Amino acid sequence: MRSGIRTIAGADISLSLYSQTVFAGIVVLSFPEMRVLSYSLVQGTARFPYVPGYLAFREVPTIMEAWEQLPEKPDVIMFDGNGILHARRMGIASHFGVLADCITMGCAKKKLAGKFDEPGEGRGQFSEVIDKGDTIGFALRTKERVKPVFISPGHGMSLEDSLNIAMQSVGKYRLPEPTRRAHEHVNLFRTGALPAGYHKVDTLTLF
DNA sequence: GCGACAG
DNA sequence: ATCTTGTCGC
Repeated sequence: MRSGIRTIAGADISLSLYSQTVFAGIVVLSFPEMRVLSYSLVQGTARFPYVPGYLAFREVPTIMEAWEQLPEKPDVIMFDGNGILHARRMGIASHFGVLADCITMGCAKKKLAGKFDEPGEGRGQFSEVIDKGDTIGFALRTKERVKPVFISPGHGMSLEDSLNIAMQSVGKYRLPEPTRRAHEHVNLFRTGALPAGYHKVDTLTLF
């Protein structure tokens, strides 16, 4: 079956130490080329503390503003966090997907719930993350000699879809391009190198 | 009580 | 997450 995916976005936020200011961003890239097409940056305020298992309550409000500011929605959004790889199967990707009624998935750098066996050492090797008898995601080795990332569907896709999309989104770094680019952009935004708002990348200047 | 604990 | 410099390895 065809993926039907033409664009995929990465969503993330950047924080300043000792500050409640949050810098949220969504970067849209072409799929599967992984070229940045546009991005939306919004500054907001964290009104909820970071509590493992409740990340969405802290980050979703500002990311939602960045989402509403996007004139053209991507086919899929990859979050820096989890989808159903969560104690209650409701990580930030699942949470946002339900609220915005869009297709989402999660890609976390550390395990939040469940158990898993270390995946094979090669690039593309993976293992299932299981919690209470349910497969809730995968530990995926995106490169050799790096710790695996944790992939899981958020809203509107299957476990298999999330793994396939994640694998097709990996470039030359450990983090898949969507979240890697999102992280890069929100950091440039926080340091003042990029202005708030919606920005379309000039494909003619892209070479 | 002990270990785990996304960002 | 963020604060930080150099440093080791491919």
